[in-house]
Amino acid sequence: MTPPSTRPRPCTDPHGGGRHAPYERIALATAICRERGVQMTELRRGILELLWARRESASAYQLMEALKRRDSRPVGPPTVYRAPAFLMAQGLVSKIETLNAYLPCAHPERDHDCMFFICRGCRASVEFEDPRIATLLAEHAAVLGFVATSRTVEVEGRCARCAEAGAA
Amino acid sequence: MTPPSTRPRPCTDPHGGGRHAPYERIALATAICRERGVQMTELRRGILELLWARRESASAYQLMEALKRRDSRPVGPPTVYRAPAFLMAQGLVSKIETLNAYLPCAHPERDHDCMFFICRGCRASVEFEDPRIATLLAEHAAVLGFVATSRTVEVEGRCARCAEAGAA
DNA sequence: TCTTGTTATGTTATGTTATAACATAACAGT
DNA sequence: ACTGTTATGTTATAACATAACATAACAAGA
Repeated sequence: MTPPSTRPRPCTDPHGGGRHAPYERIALATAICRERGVQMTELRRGILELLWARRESASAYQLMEALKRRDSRPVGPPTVYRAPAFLMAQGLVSKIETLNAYLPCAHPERDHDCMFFICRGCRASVEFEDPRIATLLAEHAAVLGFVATSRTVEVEGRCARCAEAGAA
Repeated sequence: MTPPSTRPRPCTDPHGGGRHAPYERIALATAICRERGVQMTELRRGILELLWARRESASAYQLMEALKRRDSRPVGPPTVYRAPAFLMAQGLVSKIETLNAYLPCAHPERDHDCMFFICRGCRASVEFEDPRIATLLAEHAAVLGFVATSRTVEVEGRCARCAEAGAA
């Protein structure tokens, strides 16, 4: 319907194969933290690993249960909430506001704004980038004198696969 | 910093003076409902009035308390949640996902997507429009074969007034 | 007007998401 | 070891949301 643009090359392979293996994700995240002088602790790494191991976003309580299963040791909500908060501050994780859930960022090495397509069918979310959108938002902010600190752009619907599969 | 664009003319006056008086908002909403053969009941109108009477968005529980104060009769959460759900379906209200709160739509007569600037200082939210953003999102969706059903675009920060006023 | 189907609201209970407030532990630098 | 800082643990509760079912209000046809 709308003609596809050629320009911005979104990464549609956040869990991808070759150079995006989970192990490398964690290594990169750890390196970023060391470079910044902040601590990639075991809890934080554990939660980041759990997030990369899923194909869908995880709520804080899902992470809590996953941790409990893995370590057979219960952790409380505050403990669990702190890790995504830290990881978000480092740009390693984003929160999907429409799902109250967390998703690891595909490209923490770039200073990008995370925008997402969220499928209601398979519950997968894919990150995409487009600096033009940030530019437009910045223009509007400038007109209003608004000083922006964070942006949330989320599109819900059905991914190609699920849209073909059927209704609801 | 970023040069302001001249093109899209956002309505930055959602509560505005002249032709945007609360009374007219309600009348317009009622007319829209009648035209569509759906019922603008007393509860729904009451909640829409409460929303227009505020300068900030209201959470469901704030609406619940406001209703209780006004009618000195308690209403349960499900009853309260249903009204915003209906009003959202009619395009009369939007949910601010980052605040879990509701805001009346400035221009229900237009089929627009609601996008918001949300001030952390005074807690006011202003709606803005820009068809170019919808276009860009549609392009990305087309590339992915993604069938979009709803869009959430929210920018948090500090409004001009609050940014001048100071920090935190 | 009575009946019947539909839509809206009320009620009870509970599920889910999030944080306040404070206690303890781990660690880095002296 | 001492001290300040950062991280985690614990308890309790606040805030947000819905499932499941009951009742009421209303419209449209018999």
